[in-house]
Amino acid sequence: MAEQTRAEDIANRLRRSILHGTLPPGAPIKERDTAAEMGVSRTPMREAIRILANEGLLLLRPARSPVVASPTLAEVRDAIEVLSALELLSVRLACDRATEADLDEIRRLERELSDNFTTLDDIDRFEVDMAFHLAIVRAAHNPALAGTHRSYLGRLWRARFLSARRKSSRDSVVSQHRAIVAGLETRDSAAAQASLQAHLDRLLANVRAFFETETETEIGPEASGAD
Amino acid sequence: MAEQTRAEDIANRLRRSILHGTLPPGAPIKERDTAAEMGVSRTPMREAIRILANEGLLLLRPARSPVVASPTLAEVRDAIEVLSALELLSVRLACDRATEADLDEIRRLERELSDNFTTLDDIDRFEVDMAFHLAIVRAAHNPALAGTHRSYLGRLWRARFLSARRKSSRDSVVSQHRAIVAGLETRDSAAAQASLQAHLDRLLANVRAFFETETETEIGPEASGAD
DNA sequence: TTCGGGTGTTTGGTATACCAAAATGGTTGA
DNA sequence: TCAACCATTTTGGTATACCAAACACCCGAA
Repeated sequence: MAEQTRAEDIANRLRRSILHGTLPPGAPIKERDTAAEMGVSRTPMREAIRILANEGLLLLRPARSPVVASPTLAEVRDAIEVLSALELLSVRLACDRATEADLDEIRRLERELSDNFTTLDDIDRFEVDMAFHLAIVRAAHNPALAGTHRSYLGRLWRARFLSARRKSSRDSVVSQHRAIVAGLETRDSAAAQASLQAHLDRLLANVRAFFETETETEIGPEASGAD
Repeated sequence: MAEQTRAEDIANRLRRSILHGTLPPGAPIKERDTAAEMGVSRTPMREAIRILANEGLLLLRPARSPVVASPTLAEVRDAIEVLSALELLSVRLACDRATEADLDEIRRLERELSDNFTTLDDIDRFEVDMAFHLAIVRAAHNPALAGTHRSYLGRLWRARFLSARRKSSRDSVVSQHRAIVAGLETRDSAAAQASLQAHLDRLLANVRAFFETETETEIGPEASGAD
């Protein structure tokens, strides 16, 4: 099986640090220093930085170190607009193309979330939620869509994760997921899209609320996640 | 102003060759040889190859030279499905957000195409057509959408260009563009989306017809564009 | 005290060499 | 004639050094 290159490995480690907050928004990634810390040369480090910049997690600046992206509310909202179009397309295509195996997997993930909603910790619950949406996209059987959707998940991960922690309303999430599954099972595209739209509207509202409290309580990048 | 890096310059030159057919589908891009031909080192060549692979124009293979992508009908169709969702979103947002300057630019491009349809050569006409669609996306004022849309234009460019050459029906294209502009001007999102949908349906039909004749008349990558 | 210039440091980009792995082609033996 | 093995070539990835540009800081002069 294809092993990861050193660049991919470095990118994964940095991505994890960014998504989990160890590298907070605004933190610089000094190419030479970080390469030395990881015991690698600049070439794979440079490649890894490129990978993460393409995913929207790092912001490249001319003649300066790249920094961890710190998307504004407008940028997050813009990305959610595109994500919404992609997820609505995936639901529409999945209604037409999902196999029984696809539907089984989607049901399994829906059940896993609803059965364990209060016992899962924040990160695990969030990842099951993401897996649910990814399973729907896979059921659309359109690799181009899957790739683009995945890149939006990357760039929106932290905003979604942090906003979801503020308001994890079990009944609402679970009922919306169930409604989406029901629409898929009955191949009722309009119903499935309407349920997903409600879910996405709630996401946008949560993100807005999150940014509002961010500007009230946070001083700046330094005030978050210690280095 | 920010000049291009050598890698970006190389990527642009290779992209042009790919899009214009000088480098046909399936042609290998040998990193060392092509770098030597262009008088550059492997480092920027490697970076340029990465850029084009991210745009879907090159296909990377393990332990083999990358080749010019040769998308199948299924891959092109998949990409058009996503492009359609993105363009429909852009029209919907543009109905809400377009400034008068945006509308002026869209009108100007529509007029340029309709006034010069038969006198423009294939490439120029195609590029005005693309500029028209790009202007609508700009009018949506969503940079994330603009970026993703641009990457789909890149990967679909050749299929669209070659299929458009087969059937360049002036009256149909021009009337659909006018209908889209009218919808934008009156901020009638439903009408603008319906006109765009018709335009996109025709694109898909053209691409299908193109692939059907491709499989009938073409022997293989060697039979197209001499090297 | 402020502004401008110079110097040093940091940085991205590039060139080049080397390594290891994979693929391909040829030869030999059954 | 076919299959297997070996050698050579091709390839991507990585390490390291160097260069030029940009930025920041300090000092001197007005």
